[in-house]
Amino acid sequence: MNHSFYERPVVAVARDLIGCVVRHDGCAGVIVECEAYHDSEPACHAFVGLTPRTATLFGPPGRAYVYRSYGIHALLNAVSEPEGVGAAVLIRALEPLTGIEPMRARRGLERLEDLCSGPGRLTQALGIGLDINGTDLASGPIRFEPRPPAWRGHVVATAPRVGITKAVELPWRFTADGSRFVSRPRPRADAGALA
DNA sequence: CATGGGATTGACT
DNA sequence: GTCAATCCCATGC
Repeated sequence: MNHSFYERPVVAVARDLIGCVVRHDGCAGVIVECEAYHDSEPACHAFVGLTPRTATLFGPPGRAYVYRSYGIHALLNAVSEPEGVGAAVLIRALEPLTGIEPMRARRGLERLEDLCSGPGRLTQALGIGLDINGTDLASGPIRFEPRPPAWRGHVVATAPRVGITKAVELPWRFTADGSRFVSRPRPRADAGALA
């Protein structure tokens, strides 16, 4: 996917990222859950404007935005919208595809459903750290790749975002309907599902 | 310079 | 269900 894929409204990018593949350090998984964030709403880091922390968000689309959450976890985002707009898609869960054993080793867990079902979990499983903040998603250490054939036409469900205290009403969380690799809380099966 | 608040997780009651 | 861990950085004095 070239950078024009990301140079669009962030909600559209988020929906279209469901089913795409994230690859890093020999491991890969299919995106089954993500959320959109935009500088026009207060849940987005970029809401406060351009600062050292948010510089990546306001930069060119198609780059990785990685930040530390709660002092412990690294969370992965895909910068979207034209340069100058602060927007990104938070990757919240993957279905493990390849590199399962390295993922298990890094997570210290066996169950497939526990490896990447959460934004902090998937970065740990793939070995993604803060150092790759700002790198290109098409040519850098982390690669975002188009949907495999099996994921074309998959049903996407829509729901409110989780873990935030502001703008909670926006339905900007997207999940692969029916996937058991989606993080909790699991959206209701009929919550805004589209064909 | 001091303070406070997270786009979370895992352990424990 | 509750709760602590832990660190970046925005904000305010």
